[in-house]
Amino acid sequence: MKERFWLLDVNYEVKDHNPEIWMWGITEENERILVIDRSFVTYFYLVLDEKEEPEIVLERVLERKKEFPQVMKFEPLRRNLFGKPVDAIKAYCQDPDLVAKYSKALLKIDGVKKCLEDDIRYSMRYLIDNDITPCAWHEVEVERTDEKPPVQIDQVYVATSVPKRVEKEENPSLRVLGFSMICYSERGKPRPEENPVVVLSVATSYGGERLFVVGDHSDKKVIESFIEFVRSFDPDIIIGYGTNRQDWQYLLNRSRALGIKLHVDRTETEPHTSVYGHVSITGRANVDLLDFADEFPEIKVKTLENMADHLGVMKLEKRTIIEDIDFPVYWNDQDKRPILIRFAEENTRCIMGIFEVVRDFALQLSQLVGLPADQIGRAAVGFRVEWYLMRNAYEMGELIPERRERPYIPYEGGTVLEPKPGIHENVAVLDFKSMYPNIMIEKNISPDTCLSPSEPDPPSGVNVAPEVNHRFRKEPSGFYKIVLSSLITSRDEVRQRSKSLDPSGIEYRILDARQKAIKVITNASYGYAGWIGARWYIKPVAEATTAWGRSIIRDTIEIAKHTGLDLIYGDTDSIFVIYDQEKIEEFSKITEKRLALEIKPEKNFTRILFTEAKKRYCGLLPSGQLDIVGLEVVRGDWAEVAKDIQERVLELILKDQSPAKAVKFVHRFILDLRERKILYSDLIIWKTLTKPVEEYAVKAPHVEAAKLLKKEGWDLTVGDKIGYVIVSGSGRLYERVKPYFLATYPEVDIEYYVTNQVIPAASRILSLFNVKEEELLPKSSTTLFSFVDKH
DNA sequence: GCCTGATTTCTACCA
DNA sequence: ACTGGTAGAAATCAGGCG
Repeated sequence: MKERFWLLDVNYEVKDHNPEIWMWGITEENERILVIDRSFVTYFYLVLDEKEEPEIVLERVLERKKEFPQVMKFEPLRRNLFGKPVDAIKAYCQDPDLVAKYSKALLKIDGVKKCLEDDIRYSMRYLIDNDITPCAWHEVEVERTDEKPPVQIDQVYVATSVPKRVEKEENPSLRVLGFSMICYSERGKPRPEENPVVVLSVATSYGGERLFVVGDHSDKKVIESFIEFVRSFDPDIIIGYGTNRQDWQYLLNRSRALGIKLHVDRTETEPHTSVYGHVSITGRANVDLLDFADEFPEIKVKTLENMADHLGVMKLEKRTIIEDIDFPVYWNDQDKRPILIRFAEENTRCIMGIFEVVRDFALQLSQLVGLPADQIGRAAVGFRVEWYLMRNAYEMGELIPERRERPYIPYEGGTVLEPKPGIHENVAVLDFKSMYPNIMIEKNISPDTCLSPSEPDPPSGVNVAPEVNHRFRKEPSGFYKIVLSSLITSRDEVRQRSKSLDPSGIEYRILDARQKAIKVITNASYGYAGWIGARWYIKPVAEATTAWGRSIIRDTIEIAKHTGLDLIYGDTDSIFVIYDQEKIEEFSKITEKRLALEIKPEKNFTRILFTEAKKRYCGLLPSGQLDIVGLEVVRGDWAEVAKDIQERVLELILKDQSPAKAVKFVHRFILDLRERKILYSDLIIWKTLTKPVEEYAVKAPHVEAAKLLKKEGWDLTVGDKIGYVIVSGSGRLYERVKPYFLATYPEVDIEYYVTNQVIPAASRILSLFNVKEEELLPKSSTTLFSFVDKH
């Protein structure tokens, strides 16, 4: 019989050296099924030394066959590696768990240069070779089975064919369960060995909400009720915020301490950490929404409440946010405890709402890249691109290179022009769309078309990169060219198709999510090519791409000047010119003809302001909106007071065109600040820990704040954002920092904020109008007051 | 030992 | 843990100075 299913998750089991693929699916009838495939034999390659005769190496391998009882066959063949044919032996291995061991042993045989594809997990191998895609529909021939594996599922089948992809856009009706929890410790970070989970708040996609709160006894009941609820609701997807890093580990350790099995999967295992550090729950997709926060760079401090606020799920002003440090205060106070519980419930609602926003994108990205839904979020951009490439390499008969360490050698990037400082009226921004991917396509830049300096030019000819002189064969089309062209055309197709659809409909939303996913992968391809960790890394590939980019922008500037356009600024793939319809049209025509790349007007600014700095400007759009780029306003490491004042100054300069008003505004703002009329939270400075605190070479303020937190019992890891304020006192700045929730408003050194935050941010703009820093300080009696304040 | 200017370290941005 | 180019703050170094 035939079954049609949507692939949710995949894992494998090995029994007596015999592997089984387990595919967890959802049918069109909304049944949960498990399809078991026992037919797939995995393999890896031995790449042979070109100096040796392949037959002789094969003989040597076969002589030792007995040492590899699980290898069913050694098959000599030719394959391509970086576009060049190589002799290889394909070793078919019955037991996937022995691949690593066997390949290591076989590598020692004379004439075996290296082993490839021995680091690809059995379940991924199965998906790639059979073109099976997570989060997509497939059809498979199956038989019912009498076996009763210990699984929670409607139906178990054994596959008698390989699942085949079927075209169908919409997702099945997924059961989603979201949760958040609160752990109690009197002081510092809760430790699962001793501190209980006091609140566990759960919600489902059916609209149900449940709350498990600790009673008089231990939290055993809380966790047990949670497990029971998960099993009875039987979700396909479990969502949370920070669950990969925090919650699951805590629940696991806490369960262990309480003697409970955290049995929330569809078999009989517990959540376990897997590739990329994501937590895997067999038969379900465990999705941590924090992993998708990076898709929104506007969110600077990636807390659940900030993400919910930014995505319009739950506005911050409608909430009472409770800091971790205050949990015990709220928990121990009978009157305040309900507020804490409500906080947890709201967090879970935020989680449900955020998932609504990111769901389509996440599932489409999973489908495009081919990584299961629970892994895709956790996988870094480089790995997403790489999995996409690996699937394509398989299709093209290219061997997948191994991952290896390489020395880091920097190379030159894009060109940035000196801006013309000051205010300009009517400025047009022209840019090359997807410049790097298009250069790679146009010049056939690819790991497999790149010629080494010793190689002669092939008959079909070469493209030679300017400055760096790397050569790329013109024929045949390279791996990157093929992959990138198909990405770009498929995105165009998707966008074309969605044009005829109702933007509020489900199909439109899915197609829009898909085109976004395609865009993300396309735009990351150049970065991938220059990443030393990439399997397909070849420095000249990245270096040539930027070299051609520089020559293109150089030519573009020449054409612009020649056309008589007034050039204001430019960065990598764009130029800013004074608007002149006729000249721009002429310019575009010449550019496209000469450079074979499309340059398009991106936007027009009614007015735009540049300082002397590159990569920093503020433009006024015809809509009245400010487009602020690179300046303090858009940076996450300045206090809100600095950002606010700069934004107001920019508004008064660009809209009202009144530096005088702006100066006045700064005066008033400083007065308010000195009277502590500004919110305390606007004084917090946030900075990321980019390495363990002990490894810093200098005493930086945020590191010193982090050390204080550690002393208080909070453990911090790389990537954590430290929020601190500057308090009054003497000595270096780093001696006057306090984590914001350990300080009080009266302790704050307001003059630091005046001098080192507000004034510099305002002056950055106002110095263009010859306003001196001293003129930004309010005069009047307050000067005396501040003198008193300071001493 | 203190001041000053130069250099290093650090983060977060832009394309 | 995708790239290089860039700004800017703060720490730190190096050298002058009775």
